[in-house]
Amino acid sequence: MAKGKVSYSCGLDAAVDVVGGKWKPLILWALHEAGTRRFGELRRDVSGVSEKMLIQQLRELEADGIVHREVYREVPPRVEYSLTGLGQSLNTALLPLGQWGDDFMSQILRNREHPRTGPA
Amino acid sequence: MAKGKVSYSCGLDAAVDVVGGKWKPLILWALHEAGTRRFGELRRDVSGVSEKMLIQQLRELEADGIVHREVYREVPPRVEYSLTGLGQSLNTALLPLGQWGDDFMSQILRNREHPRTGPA
DNA sequence: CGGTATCCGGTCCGATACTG
DNA sequence: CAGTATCGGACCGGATACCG
Repeated sequence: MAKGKVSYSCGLDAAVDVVGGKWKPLILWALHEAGTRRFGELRRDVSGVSEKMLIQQLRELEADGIVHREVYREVPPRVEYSLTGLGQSLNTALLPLGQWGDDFMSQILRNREHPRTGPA
Repeated sequence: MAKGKVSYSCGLDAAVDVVGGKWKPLILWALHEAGTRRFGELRRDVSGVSEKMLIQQLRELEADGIVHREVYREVPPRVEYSLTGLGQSLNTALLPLGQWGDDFMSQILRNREHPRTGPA
């Protein structure tokens, strides 16, 4: 639930709150690519994330109804994460933004190196 | 430039970094709606923002080539902000996400009130 | 394997006061 | 009008150690 606001000025604000945070885009991406992943697999997919942050972000996404968490009571324990229908619709809505990032990421990084003042 | 990362795992990550933060979605939305806004106008548009945060976020967006800042050396001083071409393309890419937020914001908020464990 | 608990530093962000 | 400077609290996020 991220900052857990109770109201939003616009839908975009709400969406960024849901998908914001350092790791959530990567988690969503990984689940979108893989369909279903175990905790340990996600930990490897999202390289650099700590256990604490991964579980925290997953719990927030779960609370928001974006991911589904399925627990298998076995030994060794197994937990599988997947996108809910809402999560999949979010991912679809996210596609153009991801595309935009892919297209202009290099330009953004260049802008940061050579600050400009003129119009684009 | 937000956290000012130097590399990204995927475009979505980059895009969220650019548009993340507490106020940027609202600023982009306001500029998108209005076309061109003065500092004081933006301050009113984005209700609740402090001068410090507004100027800080605007500077980051400017550094990323998302907004254009035009200074008119008059008395009293006048500064106008507008979206660059890159900023407009970002806004376009953001539209589906904003739509998603509008559509599901109420559901998200409900999810947060009544935590569920089943699939959506 | 899949978590939880705790500590702790950095950053975000708001409030306030001041300047050209 | 359009900023800048400084302070301080809250929160984000990493490291480590421990539990079922």
